[in-house]
Amino acid sequence: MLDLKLIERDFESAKSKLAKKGVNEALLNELKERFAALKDAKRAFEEKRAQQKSLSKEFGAYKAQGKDISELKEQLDALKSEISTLESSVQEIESGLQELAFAIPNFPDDSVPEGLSEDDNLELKKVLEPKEFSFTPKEHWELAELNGWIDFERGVKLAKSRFALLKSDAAKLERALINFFLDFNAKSGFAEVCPPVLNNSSMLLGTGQLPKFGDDLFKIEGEDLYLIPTAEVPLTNIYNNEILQESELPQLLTAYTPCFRKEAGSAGRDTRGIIRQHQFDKVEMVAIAHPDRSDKIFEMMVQNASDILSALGLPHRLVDLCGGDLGFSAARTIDLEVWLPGQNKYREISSVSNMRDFQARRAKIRFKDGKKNSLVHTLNGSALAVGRTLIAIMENYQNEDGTIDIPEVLKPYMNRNI
RNA sequence: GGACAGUUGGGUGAGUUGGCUGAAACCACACCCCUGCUAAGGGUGCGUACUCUAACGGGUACCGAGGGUUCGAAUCCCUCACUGUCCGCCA
Repeated sequence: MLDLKLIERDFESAKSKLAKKGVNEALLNELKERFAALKDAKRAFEEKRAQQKSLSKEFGAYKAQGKDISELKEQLDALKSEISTLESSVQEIESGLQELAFAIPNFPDDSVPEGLSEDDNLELKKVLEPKEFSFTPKEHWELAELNGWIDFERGVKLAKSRFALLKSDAAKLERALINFFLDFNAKSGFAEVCPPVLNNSSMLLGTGQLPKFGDDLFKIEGEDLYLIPTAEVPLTNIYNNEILQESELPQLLTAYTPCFRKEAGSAGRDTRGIIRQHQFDKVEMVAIAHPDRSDKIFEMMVQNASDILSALGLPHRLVDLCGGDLGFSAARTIDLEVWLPGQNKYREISSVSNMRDFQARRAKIRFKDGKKNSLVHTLNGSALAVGRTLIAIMENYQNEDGTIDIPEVLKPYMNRNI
């Protein structure tokens, strides 16, 4: 959620910032109007309420002294109905305003490139050269079939479409990658945690998945619980509604969790293979940071994800997302795209974002900033998406006969020397 | 899942015959004084959010959440959530 006072104070700049993200300015105008209306309504209510309180005190005193209270009672009865009208009007305006405010995305940073779609994203740099194959490299699902690594049919049987069953070395690689990522992140200073993968609605509101994107979430029937779409949700919300000491910042956290997404809008895209699944494994980094330090930490997180890919020998590039492609809660995002020789293109494997104080305001995550409490900055990024790393390894490490080599750094994790 | 008990400020914990309690006391924390050495004693301050004021200082909301009774509710009633204990079940 954005700072409504800031929008009120500097309306024009707020408008232009959000225009970069494609937000309709009528929405902002309405927000401003409702905010002003709320203030007026509140003031009226508080005035009457103060009156009621002091008269009620008098009422008590009169009664104790045995004085006549009928006149006072009359006044108070009138006040009472007046107040309840004012109060419900405040509530109505407030909930409408809240709903509106929750639906407005974060401001993009000034450095974010202009643009409406992923075509306008800015490539920052390439790391490692894609290797030349002496044969036509296969796509991962072909390799999966050849090696008996992925059973697509039975995955569907067990659940539904877009679920898969990993077998053999693929299952082992999946586990090896998780361990490798967690160890790598630990060396970079991230503390490992293992959070619940079901979170309640208030946490999903805190990180911005709700109320706008509920359709993308799997919900538990009859409970206020959702399967998390990313470990960003539990990790960021660990300090939901808390006030940290400044000395406790930054909190650098990492976790492996499965992630669950309905992705209702993505039907027809990437239907073959395991690029886009309803359930996938991911190792996530989250930082709870002092506002002055979040840019530095952002760079560190991007570097960390890139270093992991380099350690695996996977060619990749860094892409600065343009305003239109930026996620709802993000002020700045750099995507890491890994080279897939089978598809002959770069595909997203990690996304590192600085949310600034957007999530912190929603989730009420603050720190003692001298005498007062200030909002922290929150950041998150994948390090890395496990399934997509598996795909990248399959495609980049394939041999002409369809066999797949294991990257050196993973061999210790596979209990294998060659 | 069943029974009982509870949910108050950073922590412990009073307050539950409705008004004088947004909230005692203690601890923690901050500053000051005393003292002079790793003991202690004394004083002051110390919840969050919004809002009015040039400022001093006011006002409103919040005692798990939501609703109700009442002139007035942390205190009474209802619903829900959570925590604890015992029982049941279980990796």
